[in-house]
Amino acid sequence: MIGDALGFSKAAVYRQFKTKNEIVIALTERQLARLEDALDAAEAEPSQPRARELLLSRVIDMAIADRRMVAVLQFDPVIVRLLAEHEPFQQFINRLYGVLVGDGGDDARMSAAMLSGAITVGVIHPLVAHLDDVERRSRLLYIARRLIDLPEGSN
Amino acid sequence: MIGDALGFSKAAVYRQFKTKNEIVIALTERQLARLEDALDAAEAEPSQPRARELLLSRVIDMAIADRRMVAVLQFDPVIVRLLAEHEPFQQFINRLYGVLVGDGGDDARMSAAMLSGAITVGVIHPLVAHLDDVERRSRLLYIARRLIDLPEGSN
Amino acid sequence: MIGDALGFSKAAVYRQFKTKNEIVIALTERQLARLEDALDAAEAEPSQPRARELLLSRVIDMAIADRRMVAVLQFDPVIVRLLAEHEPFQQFINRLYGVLVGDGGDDARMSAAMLSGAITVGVIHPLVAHLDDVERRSRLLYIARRLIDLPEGSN
Amino acid sequence: MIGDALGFSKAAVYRQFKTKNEIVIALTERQLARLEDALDAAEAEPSQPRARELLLSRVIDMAIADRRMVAVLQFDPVIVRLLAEHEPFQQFINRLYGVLVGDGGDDARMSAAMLSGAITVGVIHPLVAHLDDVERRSRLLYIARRLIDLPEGSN
DNA sequence: GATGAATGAGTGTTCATTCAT
DNA sequence: TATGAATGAACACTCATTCAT
Repeated sequence: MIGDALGFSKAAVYRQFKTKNEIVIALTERQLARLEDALDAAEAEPSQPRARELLLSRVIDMAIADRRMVAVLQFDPVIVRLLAEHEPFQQFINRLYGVLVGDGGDDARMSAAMLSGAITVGVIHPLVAHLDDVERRSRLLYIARRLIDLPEGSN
Repeated sequence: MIGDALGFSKAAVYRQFKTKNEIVIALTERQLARLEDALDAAEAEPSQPRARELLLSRVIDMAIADRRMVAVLQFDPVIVRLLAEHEPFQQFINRLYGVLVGDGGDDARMSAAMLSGAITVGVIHPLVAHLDDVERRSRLLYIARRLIDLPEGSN
Repeated sequence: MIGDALGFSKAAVYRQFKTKNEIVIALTERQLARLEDALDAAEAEPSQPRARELLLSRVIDMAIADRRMVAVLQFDPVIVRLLAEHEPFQQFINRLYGVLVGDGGDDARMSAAMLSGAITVGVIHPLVAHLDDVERRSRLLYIARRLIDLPEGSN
Repeated sequence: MIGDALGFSKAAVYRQFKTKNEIVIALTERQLARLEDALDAAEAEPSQPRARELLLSRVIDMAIADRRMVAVLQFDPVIVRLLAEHEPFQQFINRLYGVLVGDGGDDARMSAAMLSGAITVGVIHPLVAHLDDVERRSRLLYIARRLIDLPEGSN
């Protein structure tokens, strides 16, 4: 399918990647690399709220731009398991969540989990399929803030 | 898998249902039927906040009890498309979200979409895999309320 | 290929065997089972030369009857490795060689190895392709005896 | 693999040879060429036993030195068929066997076939994997002589 | 009504070969 | 001449579905 979609033959894809797993990891890295700048900037930003605002905004932009891919990478159970075993990917995710929800223990972890599900589904759900991307973005952002404004120390 | 789980052979299942699609629809209906009582009660309840509290609690209980099934039904792209085309299912979902987030237009719809993603992921995400179900439930509920407490009037 | 050869579809073969490895092992066991009677009889026979004569004769009959299969099972490097890891198969082979060449150390082992190669190749080699099976059998037997008559203690 | 081993790319090999078959034939010719001196010398040697001894020794040395390649060339069914159809190769093989087992008809031919199988398998068989090459050589030689010492006159 | 056996069409992967540069 | 990229056809295996009994 990937080959067909890109206009290459199956075997051509397998010249670049030894394994389907490698393909998945490469696609994920490519995707995450698009957040790298924003994450660096956010970690350098002294004001935590502004750091979050900045990063959240970029995460949502990416989810909107690449909705299908983000959804598959986040929800396909086989892929999820694969990525969970891929060290560098996990580290990046941890940095990401560190900025977005802080290190505040189980409540923060739960917020992070729910935030990730909320954003991805908020982009692909049939209920919001009629929105254009500008509307989608502003509403997503508005609601996502409610999930992360006060996670740590709140329990 | 379905056949094995029920103690029937694959072929026996295919006598009852013509198609895998029909099986998925039947399973989904079965799942939603478990919320029917709670939804009826919530719609009869005059106090909106109590109606929401009641229904949200039941939705979360179901997500925790049947996490695998709920996740598959909500995230598998083939199934999602299939269910989106199935009228009676859509009607039920609309009633459900009507109670949970109100009919307040696109913001409400976005809240509903994000809530559904947040709950499902809040149950299966590796980040919260270490929690027991009681903790999981209380944290999920706590954060989910932030998503639905004030959606109406905001648009 | 196996499916086509038997007139079944690929998937039909995979209903009976989980893996290509299982197919190979099943075929090998089937083949070796055809020697079981002769091996039992040979081990019960008090006269060693007659035991050998009996067993050698049966081994050669099998090699002639199923030449293609025997050659593949003995020479395909992937299959050879697989079978070498399959305990029950190794035990049977050891019993077989025990009767045919005795337990006389490295010379016996070398005789066994060379005997197995000599018989299989003696059945499939282009040089002897023109012989009918009766001739092939008598000549094979005649020469094979030279390889096993006096292996132990000979070095 | 062949390309890598020689330090060329696959495509470079395919400029020299039109086909994998051509590559196989070239490799085989190269291998056989290494026996040419010994074969010439053996054919010039007046004493038949000394001629055989000399040639057998060289054949065994080659089998030990290039065991993997010799085994593949001799046992891969596709290659075997290919080489059997290649005239010049057959002629060389006939000269070789002429010295080793004589021209004594079908018995000699069978001896030749079995000898070739016995030597090749005697070099690669797991049963003798623990021997070092010196031991392997002496035992192989010892047993191989039994196969060719008295083939002529026996038919 | 239930089951084991069968299958076409897919997916993941390799192999022998070709082609553009 | 040499190479990286490409490919059709095969192999190993799975999935959704059908059929004979």
